[in-house]
Amino acid sequence: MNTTPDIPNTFLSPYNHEENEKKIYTLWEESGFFNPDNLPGERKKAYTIIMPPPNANGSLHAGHALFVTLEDMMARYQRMRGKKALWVPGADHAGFETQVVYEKKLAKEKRSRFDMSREELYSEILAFTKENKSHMERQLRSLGASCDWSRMLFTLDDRVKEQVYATFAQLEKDGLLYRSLRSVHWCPKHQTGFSDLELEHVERKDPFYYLQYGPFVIGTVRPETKFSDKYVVVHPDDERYKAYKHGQKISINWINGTVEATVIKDEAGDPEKGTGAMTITPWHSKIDWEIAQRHNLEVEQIIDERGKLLPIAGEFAGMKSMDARGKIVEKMGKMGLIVRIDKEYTHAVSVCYKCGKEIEPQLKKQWFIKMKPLAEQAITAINNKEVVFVTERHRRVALHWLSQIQDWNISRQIVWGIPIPAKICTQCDHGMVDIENTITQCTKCGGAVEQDPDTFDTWFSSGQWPFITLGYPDGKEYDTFYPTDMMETGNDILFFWVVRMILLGLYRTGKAPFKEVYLHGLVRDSKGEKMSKSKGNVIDPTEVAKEYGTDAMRMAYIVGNVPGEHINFSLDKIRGYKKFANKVWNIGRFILTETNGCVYTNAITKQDKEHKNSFDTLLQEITDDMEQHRYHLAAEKIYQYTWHTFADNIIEESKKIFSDSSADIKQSRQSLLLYLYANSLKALHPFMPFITETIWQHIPEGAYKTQKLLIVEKW
RNA sequence: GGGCGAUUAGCUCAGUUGGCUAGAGCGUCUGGUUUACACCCAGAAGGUCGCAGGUUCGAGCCCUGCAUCGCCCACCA
Repeated sequence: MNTTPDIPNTFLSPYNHEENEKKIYTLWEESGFFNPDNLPGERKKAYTIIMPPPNANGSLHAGHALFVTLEDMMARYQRMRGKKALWVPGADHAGFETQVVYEKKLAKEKRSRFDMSREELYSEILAFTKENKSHMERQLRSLGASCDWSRMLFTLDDRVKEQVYATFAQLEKDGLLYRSLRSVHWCPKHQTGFSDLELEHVERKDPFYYLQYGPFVIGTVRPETKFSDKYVVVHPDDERYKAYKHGQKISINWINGTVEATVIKDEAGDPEKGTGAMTITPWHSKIDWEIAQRHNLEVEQIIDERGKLLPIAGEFAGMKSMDARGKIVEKMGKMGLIVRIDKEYTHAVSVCYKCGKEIEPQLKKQWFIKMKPLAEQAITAINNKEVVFVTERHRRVALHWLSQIQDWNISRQIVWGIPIPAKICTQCDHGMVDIENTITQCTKCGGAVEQDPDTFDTWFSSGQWPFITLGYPDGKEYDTFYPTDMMETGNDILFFWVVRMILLGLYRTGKAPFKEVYLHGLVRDSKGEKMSKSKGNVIDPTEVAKEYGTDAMRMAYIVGNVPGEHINFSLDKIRGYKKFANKVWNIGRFILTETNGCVYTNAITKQDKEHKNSFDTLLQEITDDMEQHRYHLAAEKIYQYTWHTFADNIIEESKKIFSDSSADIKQSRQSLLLYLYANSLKALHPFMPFITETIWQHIPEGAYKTQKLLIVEKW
């Protein structure tokens, strides 16, 4: 082989990704180019992506690697296009999520959060989170993330809290915040309330009981909640119950003795369902609570926060509601209160999205945000294309959700999070927003106050992430980079996060926080199945990258990844792109050998001109694909070209030329090869940054190389 | 109860505004150590593009209906 001083011994086949990736990342980091302030040349337009801050409670998984790949690709492309490209990294304390992870850890150590003080628990989780955070940052680096570490932000940093508190205060000022007794979704295992989104609905078959309630027959799946039912609701127009007047009282023989029942006529009574009559349990049902409020009815708690029956249940007190059901039914049967039982009644049950246990609605005083006015702004912004969804269907889904939005419960009964800056009266339970921590007595009754023990729903703070990371309300930073250009994240958090950012961003800054939304799907295993620990099909991206190279893994994430659709994580696919990486490498070995010391020329042969033209046409097509977010096509095209046109045809053809042809034809071909190779490397760079940059370091500066680092070459 | 997505080679998936002789990776078969690369090269087999209608000069792509799988939303009488 015709080795030259330009091709050191390290430039040997096969390509060694492990050796080069670390070196190259250090090179980039030291260049300072991840920070847009340091980028060379005149750059007028900014291009900003805010990274969805990964939860600092474990290792990065395949889904993280996917978003890192996509966002890094976007940032690199725009950087090469001459933009002031900024990609802001972050880490999320991930309130409830992290606390659950930590509780599992505690359980393994045979400890429980309920045996610890709040302070103890908080500081232990903080230490745990910090450790994970730095691990996570190392992982991001190994994936090639060209994010600006100097702007790294953690969701519990002071700057974040400050703005979250400001939003909270503003909401109160604008009359969009209230604290009141409302039905909340309560998880008896995790001991906290949830918003509507943290529920899952599962279909279940349960017996459906028809119970004799005085002269009425009522239907229920949950007889164990019925102890204190003393209101029977029918529709005002229901002919069957014409004889009964609204407010009429009837004495009824019930589970634990006689109760005085009151007839309530309300539109909520559905004549079509069951017998058209129902009793209500407002403390444990949202719809019942709404009825109770309309008629100002008394309410009573039957089941406690742990899911156990209270003393009102008499002999059943202290039993778990589900355990008690059978026994209660038995007793009612003996009392002749059971009319009939339908064995197989299919209905939807709300369960905790984390543990799958049944949600027990409870009446609680919590902080709620009035969402309607915020939603209207968001709907307008989306309709005006102030925010554009790359995947049209997600726009429709988001609009639909916004159009029927419910008030948002932002209180969580957990320790790990941003404390709600409010005082609660120990006398009258009145809640007061207190950002400055100055309130010492109740503004309503003058009673003593204490700190609200709750923390914010983590999505309340992360919903404000884009403007907080960019330093709102003041500064050049905010003016330059906000609104951001692209929000790239998983389609599973469309409502949780994306829509909330639009809502809160508009509310605080008057501007939608991003111009475009690109949602990726779930990463599945090679057979298209969801990854889960229990199935044992979880793949660790860090290990994969170590074995096959980060570049190969990134290609596998991009090619065939249609926006919004799920993607399969298949080792076969990654293996294929590892081969490709090696191909790119060997093309470099050939070309650099054959062109060593050559003189660049513009006087190229007709044949070479044709090669150049068709490549330029392809490059334009690829650029269009990039602009239109068809990254999967762009990557595949440059892959196909590089291997099957450039390597298989043009290089093979060149071998003949180099052995048979005259000097000027050779020279023309040498120039062509360098041109095609340099530009292919550029086009490949956003997808395969490490290997392209490694090779770039071997390419002599000249006609087609203007920058030392490929990362800042012009696309 | 409402909405959405998927259905294309043995497997996993691409296919942009309708122009296709329907592609990729892996797998299978045949031949080949040729100036980078065996992590390679040359070639081959393999498809009624879920089903049934329709629009069109032309449909994998548009329209209607159906089927199967999956997802999301919805106040559990």
